[in-house]
Amino acid sequence: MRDEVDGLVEAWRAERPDLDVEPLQVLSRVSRLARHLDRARRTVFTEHGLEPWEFDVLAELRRSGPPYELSPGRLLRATLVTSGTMTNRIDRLAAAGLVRRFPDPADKRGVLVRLTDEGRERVDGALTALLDYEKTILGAMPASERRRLAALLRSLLSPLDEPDPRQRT
Amino acid sequence: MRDEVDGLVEAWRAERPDLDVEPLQVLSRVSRLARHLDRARRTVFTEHGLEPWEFDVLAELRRSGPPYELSPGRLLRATLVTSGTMTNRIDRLAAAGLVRRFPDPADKRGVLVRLTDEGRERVDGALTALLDYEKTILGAMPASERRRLAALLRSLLSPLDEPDPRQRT
DNA sequence: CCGCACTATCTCGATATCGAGAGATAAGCT
DNA sequence: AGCTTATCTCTCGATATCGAGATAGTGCGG
Repeated sequence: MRDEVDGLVEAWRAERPDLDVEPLQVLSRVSRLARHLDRARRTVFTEHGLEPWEFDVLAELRRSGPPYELSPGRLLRATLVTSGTMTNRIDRLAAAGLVRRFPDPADKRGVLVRLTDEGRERVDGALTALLDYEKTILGAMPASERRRLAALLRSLLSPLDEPDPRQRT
Repeated sequence: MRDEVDGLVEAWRAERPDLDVEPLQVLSRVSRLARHLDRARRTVFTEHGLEPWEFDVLAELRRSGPPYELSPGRLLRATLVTSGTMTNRIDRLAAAGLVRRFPDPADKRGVLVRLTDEGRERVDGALTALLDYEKTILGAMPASERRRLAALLRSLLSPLDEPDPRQRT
């Protein structure tokens, strides 16, 4: 079995024999796999009438539980976009009837973004489709290996998750 | 040990107990890890006066070996951007003196993009810095686990690498 | 209870990307 | 050879994002 990264590593070894390119074996695979996943997500969501960014926002609201309502600030921190981007996204989601804006009764500066019934149906459908697709990707991999892979990835991710919650205001 | 994805999976389980969200344990971690890596790459490359997209293009040329020369078509397929984007990138890299365009002697429609000495130095320096950073990410992980992780990732990636070389012209 | 630093959201100009299409050349077919 | 289809690169208009700044409201310390 062989993938793009094997070729990549070989090429670097030939051109830069002075360097230890071992880390690419893990981290380039992570990046490339993520790129493939992004493309596939786009395809899956398009079939459900959503863009990936729409799913990101709606899913955050959906996961928060009833009444499916969060501030723009929480949404932008959760999705790692800037405030200008989030304003624009909420505008478009509201125009599409998937969310509505309400003034925040507890803070007159703020608003709350609430999922509409239609928004909830759309994100639920898209999630189901996403999981179906992801199952096919993981397809042949036995449950024991999945757990081991998940654990190894967690050990890389958890140190990165902690520091610098990175306000993007 | 715990990461963002553990919280994500718990939240979905609470809201959608009807779904099997196991696949997220692996694939959401891949996506999130890739996002962290992107941010870190940006930081590392900025210190070497390169943008991530500049590194992507220059590295492809560097890896191809002397005379460090490829067509725009090969570059756009390697970096998964559209032709309009690649034209724009080559324009800016040429303006920065990191590449030069030459007519392709074998095909009068085409051009060849060649790395300049300065471009080569910059990409070599950036690669060294990138690998240093990646070593710190992988830091504590023993070599045996790295190999296992790489192998598990390869088994997910290799089926995706084959199909649909996806011309983006 | 007043001032001041902080926070929340929105506005707006700049920029990188996409994607459709044009112009030129190449390669295959009859 | 002549014709058609494919390929290569570039052009250009539309769009989503960023990031700095504006506006309004909050709440702490004096």
